[in-house]
Amino acid sequence: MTAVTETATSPSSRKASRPVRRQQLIDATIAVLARKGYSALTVADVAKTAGLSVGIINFHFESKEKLLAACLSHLAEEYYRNWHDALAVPGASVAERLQLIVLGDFNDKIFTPDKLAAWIAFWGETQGRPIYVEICSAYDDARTRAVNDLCEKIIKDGGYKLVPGTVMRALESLGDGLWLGVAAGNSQAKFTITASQARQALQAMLVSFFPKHFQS
Amino acid sequence: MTAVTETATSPSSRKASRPVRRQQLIDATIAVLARKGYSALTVADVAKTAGLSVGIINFHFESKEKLLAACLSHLAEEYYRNWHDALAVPGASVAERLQLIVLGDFNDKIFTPDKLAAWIAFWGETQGRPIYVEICSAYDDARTRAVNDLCEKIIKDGGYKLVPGTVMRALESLGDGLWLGVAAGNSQAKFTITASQARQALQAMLVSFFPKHFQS
Amino acid sequence: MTAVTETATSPSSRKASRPVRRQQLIDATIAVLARKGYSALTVADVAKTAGLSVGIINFHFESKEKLLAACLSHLAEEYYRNWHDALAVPGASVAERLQLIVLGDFNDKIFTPDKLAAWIAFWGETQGRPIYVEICSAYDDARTRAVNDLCEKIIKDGGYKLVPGTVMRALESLGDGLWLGVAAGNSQAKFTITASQARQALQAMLVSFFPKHFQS
Amino acid sequence: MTAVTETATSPSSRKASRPVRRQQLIDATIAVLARKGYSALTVADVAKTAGLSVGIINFHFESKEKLLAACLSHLAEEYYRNWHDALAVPGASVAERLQLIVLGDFNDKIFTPDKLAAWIAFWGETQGRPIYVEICSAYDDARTRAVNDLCEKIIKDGGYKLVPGTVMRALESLGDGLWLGVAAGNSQAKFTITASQARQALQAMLVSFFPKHFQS
DNA sequence: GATGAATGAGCCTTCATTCAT
DNA sequence: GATGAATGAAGGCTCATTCAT
Repeated sequence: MTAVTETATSPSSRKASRPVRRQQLIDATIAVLARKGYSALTVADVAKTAGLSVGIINFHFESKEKLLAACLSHLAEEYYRNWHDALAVPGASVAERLQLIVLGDFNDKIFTPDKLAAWIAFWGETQGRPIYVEICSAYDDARTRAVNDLCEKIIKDGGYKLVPGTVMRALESLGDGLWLGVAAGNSQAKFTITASQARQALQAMLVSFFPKHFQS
Repeated sequence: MTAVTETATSPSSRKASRPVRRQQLIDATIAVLARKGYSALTVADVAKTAGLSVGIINFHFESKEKLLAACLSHLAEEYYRNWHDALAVPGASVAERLQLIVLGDFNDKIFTPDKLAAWIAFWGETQGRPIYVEICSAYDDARTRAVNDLCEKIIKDGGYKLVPGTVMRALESLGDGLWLGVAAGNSQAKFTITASQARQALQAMLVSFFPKHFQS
Repeated sequence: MTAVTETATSPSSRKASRPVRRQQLIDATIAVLARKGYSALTVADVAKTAGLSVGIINFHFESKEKLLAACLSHLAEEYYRNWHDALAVPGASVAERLQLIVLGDFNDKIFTPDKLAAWIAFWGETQGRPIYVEICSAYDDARTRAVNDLCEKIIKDGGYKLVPGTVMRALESLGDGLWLGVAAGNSQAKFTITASQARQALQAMLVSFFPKHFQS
Repeated sequence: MTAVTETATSPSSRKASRPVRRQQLIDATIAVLARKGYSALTVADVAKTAGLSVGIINFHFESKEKLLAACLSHLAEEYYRNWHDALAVPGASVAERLQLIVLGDFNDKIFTPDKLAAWIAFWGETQGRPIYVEICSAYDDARTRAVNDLCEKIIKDGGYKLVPGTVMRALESLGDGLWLGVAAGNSQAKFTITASQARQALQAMLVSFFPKHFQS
C-alpha cells in the first residue's frame, strides 16, 4: 500500500515524457535564476543544471524567452493553486480563511529560497517585458478579489471602521515586501528577515486591523 | 558679477566636469533601466539616452559593471538623504517623525516612475551580485535602526502591547511591497496601486498599530 | 494470379524495400530543393516531405551529404537516359536525332519545375564540391560527344561552313541557359521564359545553323 | 599625370569610410562564394578574407542576409553598368551595338572567375529567396528590352525572317549558358568551355542569325 | 526497419571594451 | 576630453547525427 510505483518516465531515462522534461527544465531554470539572477542566466547553465544538453531547451521550449515565460507561468500557477486550495478547507470561518490565504504564502511548497529568488528576478524584469505582467495578471486579479472579499466580510462582521480595499492592499503589499525582505536575507546576514519573523509581522497586522477576530 | 559660473558644467557643453558627466550618465542609466529592465540594458542605450558616445562610459566609469554600481549607490544615497533630512525637522514629535520617515518614501524627489523601476531592477539582480547588497546594506541598517528606535519610543510612550522589531519590519516591508505594487502599475492597468492608495495603506497601518498617536 | 506483387514495395507500407525508400527520399529531396534551395534544405524537411522520420535518412544514405550526392546522381542518370533513349529511335535521320536530343531536354519526364530547380541548386553548389562535378562529368562527356558527332555529320552532310565544336557548344549552352531562364520564371513573372518559348529558341537556332536540314 | 593620389581612406587604415569598408566586405563575399559556394559561406570566412573581424559585418550590414543581398546588388549593378556603358559608344551601328552588348559580358571587368562563380551561387539560391529575384529583375528587364530593340532593328534592317523575341531570348540564354559552362570549367578540366570558345559560340550565333550584318 | 528525443558542434549575432583619430 | 569604428569573446539557436525504444 505504501509502495509508490515510479512511472516509466523518470527524468533520468533517455526518453522522458514531454511534461516531465519540461518540468525538469523549469526546475533547473528556477535554480539558475536563484543562483545567478535573470541577466546572467544562460541556456547552457540551465541545461547543465538539469543534466541535459543545450539543444534540448529549444526542442522543448522553442527559445530561451519561452522557457522563461513557461517558468513564470509555472510559478504563478503554483502560487495560485496554493492559496486557492487553502480556501477550500471546509468549515473554516472567514477570519481563519483570511489567515490561511495570507500566511499560506509562506508554506513550504511555494516558499523556498530558490522560488523566492526566481520571483524577485522576474519582478525585476517586468519593465519592457509586458508578457510577464500578462502571465501574472489573471492570477493576481483573482487573488486580489479573494482577499478583498474576505476583508469586506470581516470588516462588516466586526463593525471595523476600515476601508476594505486599503486593508487588502496593505496585507498583500506587506506580503510582497516580506518576500522581498526574506529573499534579500538569503544572500547575506545582517538585519534581514527570517520566515518566522515575516509570519509574525503579518500576524501582527491582522491582529492590529481586526482585534476582535485575531489574537497574537 | 556677470560671470555665469554654471556654464562650464552644463551637461551639454563639450567639456563638462567629471561629476556632471557622471551624473548625466547615471540619470540615463536610470531611464534605460526603467524602459528596458536590467538584462536588456546596453551601454549603447545609456550613451544614446545621455546624448553621448559609447566610449565616454568606460572613460568615466571604467566598466558597465561599475556604472551600474555607481547608479545604485546614487539611488541608495539619495534615498538615505531623503529620510535622513526628513528627521532633521526641528520640533517634531516622535509620531510625526515616524510618519515623515515612512511616508517620505513617496516624496516627489525619490518616488518617480523611473527611479522606482530602477530600484526593482536592482532588487531583481541581487542574486549572485553581492556588491549590490553591500552597497545598500550600510544605508539600510541606518534606516532600520532609525525606524526601530521610533517604534520603540512610540510603543513605550503609548504603552502598546507590540514588539518594536515586528512593527518596524511590518512598516518597512509594507513600504517595499507598495513600491513594488506601484511600479507594477506603471506598465499596465487593472487592479494596481496608485501612489495615493499606497500612502493610505501606510497611514492605515500606522493608525491601526498606534491608535493613540495617529488618526485616519 | 490474384497476388499483388507490388504490395510489399509500396512507399507507404511500413517495410518498404531499400530501393523504394531511397527513391522516396530522393524525390522528397528534389521537392525541398525546389521549395527552399540548397542552403536551406534540412534533413528534417526532407523526412517530413517524404512522410518519414529523420532517422531513416542516415539509415538509408549514411549522411546528408550522400543523400544529396545520390539525388544528383539520380537526376544525372535520368537526364542521360532521356537523351540516350531518344537516340535509340530506329530509322531516324541525323538531323532528326539532333533535334530529338536537343529538344528532348524539355520532355515532360525530366523537364518539371522541381527537377529544374533542383538542377540549378546543384549547379550553384558546384564550387568547392568537386564531387558534384565528378558525378555529372561522365554523363556530360557522353552527351557532349554525342551532340558533337551529330553536328559533325550534319555539317559534313550539308557542307556548312561551321566548326562542329562551336555549334555543339552553342546548342548545349543555349539549352542550359534556357533551363536557367525557365527556372527563374517559376518564381516570378515579368519577361521570363516559358517552355514553349524555350523550344522555339532552340528550334530557331537549329534552323539558323542548318537551314538545309531544319525549317521553322 | 600618372601618379595616383591614394585617398585617405585606404582599406587598411583603421577607420576607413563606410563605402570603402562595405566594398571591401562585398569583395570578400564574392571571393568566399567562389571558393566555397553559397551554403558553406560563413561570416567568419568573409571577415577573415577581408582581413577584418567578425563583428564588423553586422556593424556595416546588419546581418549576413543583408550582406549577401548587398553583394548581389553590387554584381547586378556592375553588370548593368557594363553593358549600358558599352551602348554609349558614339557612332556605332546597330549591329556593332548588339555585338558590344552581347560579347561585352565577357569583359575583364565583370567576367572574372570569382564573379562568375558568385553569380552561379546566387542563381542556385533563387528558390525560396524572392529578394534575389527582385534585386535582379529591374536590371534584367532593362537589359532584355535593350537587346530586344537591337534585334528588332537588325531584323527589319536586314529583312530577316526571324521573331525578335525569340532571337533575343536565344542570345541572352546562350550567354547565360556559356557563363555556366565557363564557371563549371573553373573547377575541373575535361571538355569544358574557355572564355574564347564562349565568345566564338556567341559570334557564331550572331553570324548565323544575321549573316548580312556579321561575318565570322 | 522505423521512430524521434537527445546530443553537441558550429554558426550568427550581440555587445562591452578598446583605441586611432 | 570625446568620438565611434573595430574587435572578439560569449551566448542563443540550428540541425546533422545518434541511439534507446
